[in-house]
Parts: sequence; C-alpha cells; structure tokens
Amino acid sequence: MSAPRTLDRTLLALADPTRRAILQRLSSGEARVTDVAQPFKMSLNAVSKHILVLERAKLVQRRKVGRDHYLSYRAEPLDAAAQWIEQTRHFWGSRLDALEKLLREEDANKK
Amino acid sequence: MSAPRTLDRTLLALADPTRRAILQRLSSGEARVTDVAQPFKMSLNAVSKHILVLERAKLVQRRKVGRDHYLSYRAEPLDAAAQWIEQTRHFWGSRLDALEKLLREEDANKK
DNA sequence: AATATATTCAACCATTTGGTTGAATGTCAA
DNA sequence: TTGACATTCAACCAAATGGTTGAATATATT
Repeated sequence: MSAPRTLDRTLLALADPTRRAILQRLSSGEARVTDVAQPFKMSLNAVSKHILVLERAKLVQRRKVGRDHYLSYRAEPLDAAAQWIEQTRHFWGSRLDALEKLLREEDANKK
Repeated sequence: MSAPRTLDRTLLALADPTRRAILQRLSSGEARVTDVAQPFKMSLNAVSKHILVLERAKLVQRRKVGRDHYLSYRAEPLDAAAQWIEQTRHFWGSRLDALEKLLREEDANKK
C-alpha cells in the first residue's frame, strides 16, 4: 500500500517544534514565506529550509504569485499518519491491553 | 503539559522503517537484542543503535537478565503521539473532519 | 581456567540536518 | 532605470544519523 517513504517523511517533518509551529501558523490560512518566518528568531533562510522539508512531506503547498510565494497547509499526510498510528495502536496494543501483554510475558518467562 | 522534546523524540524514532520493524517485532512480546537484530541485514551494532533511539523515546524498555537484555515495547508514547495528532487534526481540520461534517449536515437535512 | 556468547563502547566514515552569511534571481514600485 | 522587496541558491559549519569494524566487558558453559 502506502510507500513507507511517505510516512517517514511525514513523521520526520513533524518531529521538529519549529516545523510544527509553521504548520500551526498555516492551519489558520495561507501566508507568505516572510510572514511565516517573522515570529522566529532564526534567519529567513533557515525557515525557508524548514518549509522545504514540509513541502517534501506534502504537508505544505506553494502557490507563487509574482515574487510572493503563498504557502498553505495540506491535511492529507497528517490524516495518513493518524491512520497509521491508530491502526498500529490497534494491532500493537495500547495502555488498555498493556496488562494483558505483561501477563503473557510473565507466563512465557515461567517456562 | 508534555514537553515538546518528548513528542519530538517519539516522532523521530517512528520516522524510520527499521525502527518501526523493531517495534512491530516487540509488539508481540519481549525479545533479546540478538533476536531483534536477527532478521536485519545490517550489523548487530547498527540495530543496537536503533534500539537506543527507541529507548530514548521510551518506546522500548530494557530488562537485563545476566548477559541478556530483554526488550519490550511500551505503548504510552505512541498513545501520546496519537493524542497529539488527533487533537491537532481536530484544530487544524482534516479531510475526515470535513467528511464527518458533511455527513452530519446531510443527516440534519433529512430531518 | 579457557572459551564462547551477549552486548556495549569507541573510533571512524559518509550523509543529513539545522543553522549561518552572502550573492543571485525575479518582481514590484518610484 | 533605479532601487527595494521576496525568495532561493551556494558555500560553509557544527552536530546528529546511520552505518561499519574492532575491542572491551560481563556472563555462561565446558
């Protein structure tokens, strides 16, 4: 089904507070690169690189209008990641069945 | 509440197919480092490093018995990540949310 | 005591990441 | 046309990642 590369890129892109902040900013609507970069202490170029990572993960889309690049948030990869995590939790167990697994392990150790 | 560092580490740890495979292996019960490493082409040491990343993210716990280190999967960080993603999707919007809303509206129209 | 097994530690290497600064490109505006 | 603005490109740097090999450590086994 879904190539794992896509999931890799999504999770990697999300594993950074700066990039999550960028996404949050975009979640309330389009913004230009400069606008997105404004609140951060780091250089515009650094933010530009973060945006590239988000684009590679398809979490951000770019629309060029003249010299301005308008960025927007795309929800699909996050949906896909959520789906993967939910499915995984279901198969691997969550807190609720942790006890059960523990008991299985103890049982195995007694052999 | 949860420091973003924890989420960073969880997502980063999950953003790698080898580490996800390791977790999958552990999801069905404890295993030693050697057992975990066996199916992989890479060296034992490489796997050992991956395990370290998973431990740092608290996705894997280690129990030493003599020379053997028994590894087990811990579900809590994944639960936390899922919670973050779900909350985020809720606030940032998603396709599924849109679909849900559409269905709710259709439902309302039928009344 | 000698050897084999399980694991980590240490050093090394190539690549990636996250940041910087400075220059280049493209577009708007006076 | 000249200059300001928006953005990327390029080079560089430090640190982290993902892998290797070889040695060290600790524990079992004979």
